[in-house]
Amino acid sequence: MTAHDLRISPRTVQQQIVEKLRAAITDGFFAPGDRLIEAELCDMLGVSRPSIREALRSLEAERLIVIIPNRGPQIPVLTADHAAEIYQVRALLEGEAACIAAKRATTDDLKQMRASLAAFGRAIRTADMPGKIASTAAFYGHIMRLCGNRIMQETLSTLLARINFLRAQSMSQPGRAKHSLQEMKAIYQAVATKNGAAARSAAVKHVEHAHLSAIAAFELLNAKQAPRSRPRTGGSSAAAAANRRPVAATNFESASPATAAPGQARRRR
Amino acid sequence: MTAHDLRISPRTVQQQIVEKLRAAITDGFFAPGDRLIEAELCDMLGVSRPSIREALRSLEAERLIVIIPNRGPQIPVLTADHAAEIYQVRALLEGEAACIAAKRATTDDLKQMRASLAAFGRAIRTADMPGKIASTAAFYGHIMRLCGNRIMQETLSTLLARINFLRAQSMSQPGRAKHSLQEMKAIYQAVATKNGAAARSAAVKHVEHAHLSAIAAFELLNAKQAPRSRPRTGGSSAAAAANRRPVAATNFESASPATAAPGQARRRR
DNA sequence: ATTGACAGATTGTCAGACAAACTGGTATCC
DNA sequence: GGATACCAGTTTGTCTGACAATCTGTCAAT
Repeated sequence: MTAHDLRISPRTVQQQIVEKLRAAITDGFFAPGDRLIEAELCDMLGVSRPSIREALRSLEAERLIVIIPNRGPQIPVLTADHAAEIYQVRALLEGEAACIAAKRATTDDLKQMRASLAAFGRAIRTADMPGKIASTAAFYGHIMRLCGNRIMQETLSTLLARINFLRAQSMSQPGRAKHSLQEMKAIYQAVATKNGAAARSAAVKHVEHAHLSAIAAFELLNAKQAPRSRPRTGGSSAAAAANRRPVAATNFESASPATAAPGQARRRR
Repeated sequence: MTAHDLRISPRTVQQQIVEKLRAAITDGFFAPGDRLIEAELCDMLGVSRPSIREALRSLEAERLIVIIPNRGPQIPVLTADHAAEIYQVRALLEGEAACIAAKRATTDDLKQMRASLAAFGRAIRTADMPGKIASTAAFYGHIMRLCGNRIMQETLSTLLARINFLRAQSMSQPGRAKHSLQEMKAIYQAVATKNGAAARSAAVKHVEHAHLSAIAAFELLNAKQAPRSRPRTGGSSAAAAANRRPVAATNFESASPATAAPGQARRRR
């Protein structure tokens, strides 16, 4: 019997828009460089422009979009440099969290963490991408909860949102998931033995490996996307468009019953 | 002859509202618990409600305000726990930044940092609060620039905005500024000798002391604000209102020429 | 080839409107 | 007397419609 949260929080239209758009961005439904036209979003989501604009301001503050005055919102292109900086901060925060968690973990916590790792292993064997995501999230959720610093958690999750696109890309590379599991097991071991320093370094190492994997994904992406020539007008249409959607699962449908992404979002320029 | 940035970036009304409101919040013009009524903000700033609402969404995402559905925006009350978490993350980030900066500082950087410290000392002697703020900001600006991680800088500055209120409070306590100068000199020394580990621990220590000072400010504030009885309707008016504005300098005036904060923002409840 | 002008598209901002939700107080009932 | 129910005022959430300012791409002219 788990605890139930009986509070009902009224979800406003604006909040729902933010959630849908955020999911669409982190899933890669919108590609880096895409412009988001307000009118098109209105049609897609079936809501009015003021609501859309408020939602866009939220996403702008989260750095999930960039709004250029008189130009409108667009998906930022994440450079390798920028990604490196995010991974650096992530390593710092997750390392600290793991260190603190190691000192506080109870046997029950350890049991739950083992369960998450087992689930991750299962998801890898069955090539279950949603399962992979859920179980790793659960594992890190435990650590963050043990760490007990909500600010840290919040900071980290906004950073993760910005590189989610890359993470999915690299996690779907052949050997990466198995490697990742090993690294997470190392973190678990350190936590189980209450060795804070070891937990920190294991967590840092995990993030650094993830960073390397992301760099590889970057190069793969660039190789595909820019095959030596850079067409000035929307050239390699169908194939390139397919490449732009790395994780195909994008449950991004209109809130109103009569529309289904009529005009695709434009790329930059 | 310094480099000139010739780009002109159009400042939209919405951006100006965000900046003004952000300043008003971090300066303490609005007190924790105050509700911000949209209509009143419109009058104060002389702009329309949609613009205000967009700005409020930005500030919400920055965590400078909380918007409760059907209740509207209000200034969050920062609990001691929450502040502690922020100081914890701040220590982590500034420690890392100092460590990296120590390894990269050139003699020219050191010279500029000395200048900032000297300016801080001068500001303390002349009890020049804006000077104190500017010089400490310059000192930390150097470190962050040396560190070179813009994400870290951005993360840190949003965190600092949330505790700015407390910082001003504690920095205006009698001995604190002088103490602070000593700690910053310690950081400088470590950086000058390129001792990364020492720089980190000096920076962490500095933040921890700032945290202790903030806790003291907290208790002082609570003692003043809740003198045993809690009047249900706006009771102790003038004196309490004065207490709610720790740093009196709040250049928060209306953008339209004919208003000057007509009805004061309401407190919570 | 560069410049200039023009039409179309898109954003920035406002005014006005109305339903829904919350607040606080008063009247009512036990 | 105290608890409950109702009610009016306030405030937010959302939409519609509108218009000026700005940007983009095209096409003609030099």
